[in-house]
Amino acid sequence: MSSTPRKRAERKSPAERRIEIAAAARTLALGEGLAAVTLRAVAARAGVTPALVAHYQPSMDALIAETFDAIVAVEIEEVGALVAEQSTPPERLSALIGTLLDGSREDVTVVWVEAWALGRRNESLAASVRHRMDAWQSVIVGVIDDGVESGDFEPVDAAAAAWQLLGMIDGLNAQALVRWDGAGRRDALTTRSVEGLLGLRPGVLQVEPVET
Amino acid sequence: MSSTPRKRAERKSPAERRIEIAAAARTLALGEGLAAVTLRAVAARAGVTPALVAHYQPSMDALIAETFDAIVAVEIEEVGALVAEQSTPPERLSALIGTLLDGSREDVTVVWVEAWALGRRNESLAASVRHRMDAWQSVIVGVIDDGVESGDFEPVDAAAAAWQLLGMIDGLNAQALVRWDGAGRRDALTTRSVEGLLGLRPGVLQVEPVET
DNA sequence: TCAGTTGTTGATCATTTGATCAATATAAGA
DNA sequence: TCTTATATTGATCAAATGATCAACAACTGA
Repeated sequence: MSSTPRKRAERKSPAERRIEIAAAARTLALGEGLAAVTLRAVAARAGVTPALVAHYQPSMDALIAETFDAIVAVEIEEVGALVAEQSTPPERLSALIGTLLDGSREDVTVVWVEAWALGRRNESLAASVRHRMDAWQSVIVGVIDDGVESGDFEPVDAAAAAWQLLGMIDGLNAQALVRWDGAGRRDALTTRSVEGLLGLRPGVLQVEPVET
Repeated sequence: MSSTPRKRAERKSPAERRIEIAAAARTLALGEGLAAVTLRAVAARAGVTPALVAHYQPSMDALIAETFDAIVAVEIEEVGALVAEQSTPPERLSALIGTLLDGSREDVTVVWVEAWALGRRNESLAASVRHRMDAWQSVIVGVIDDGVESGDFEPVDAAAAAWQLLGMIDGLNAQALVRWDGAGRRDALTTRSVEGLLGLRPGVLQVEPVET
């Protein structure tokens, strides 16, 4: 555990340095959780002094909030794109459930869970969490609305149903963090549950095949 | 914020003191979260010196794990008792869903969410979390099994369905922590989802009336 | 009453964390 | 080239936390 002797960091434009620090914070958060995003840890990862990290941020609370925000923004964008590729609302809903429950985003789930916990003591973070939850819900509302309009789904309170589905997915993923062996394929049971939620007949929604 | 001048604490039997310290830790956790369970905070709440708290515990990690364990044990016991009062499996399931989603246990939900997050750095806590999740799942499995046996529910993989329902409830409660206004009554939509999950016809499960 | 057991404490450490600031070094413009 | 602006740093604080231990004091039994 000897500390690496460090040369003075190359002088860069503020814009560039900001990006590097943000990237370091994201890498840290995804690898070791939001709690690992400390002044010194970020500085070390970015190859820079703690003072410089502080120089670019009003506070660590802000950097943590920003980091959460950026990570989730990417998540939403990726899933949104995947959903948009599907041609019908039932396929879109299945794709959404399938990708969010396939366990490939465990690192992001950790960030979510830690954000819920840390948000109680970090108001900036709490604001970001609320904002990004709204964004997630909007995505799901869009899928449901499309399905209702196309006649694939029964008319429902899309907003409420979206919150419900989001809560289910978050809970199942959080659970998988601790008990990843809980139940084999969660997307199948979730699909059945969503059919009940949306008043669909069993089997209307397809369960995504596992990619290999 | 002046520190209260403290007399020497009355000398008590180890058993009694242990109970008091544990109680102080529980009160703190329920009021301000698991993260607030620190050596000094617990000591202050118990009217005792930090050194004494340390004297009764091998480490703070252990005290935090023990505190989580005790709080959740009570939760499970209370809900278990409420469920047992109901006469039929559908009523038991509805009662379980109703009471867990009525928002009256927000303090316990905070403890759960923090435990998921802190468990990544506190192995004792992680073990307790796994243990208590199993306990929760067992309670739900019992209700489902009864229902299948009585013919009220269709035959299903009770273990998997129980994990699913548990995940749903946890997720919805965690969500309510940040967005308590998300959707009015979550139990209604959850009930519909569970009908889908268990392969029941819509409306078979009753939505609990709101107590006033 | 007195000695021994042990519950309890004050003092003190080592760590970790966020934060500040004068000083230094480097890029860019005059 | 020389000056200026500013990116970067080392040194340093204060606060909070977990932990240890010798010393003190209260209960107990002989």
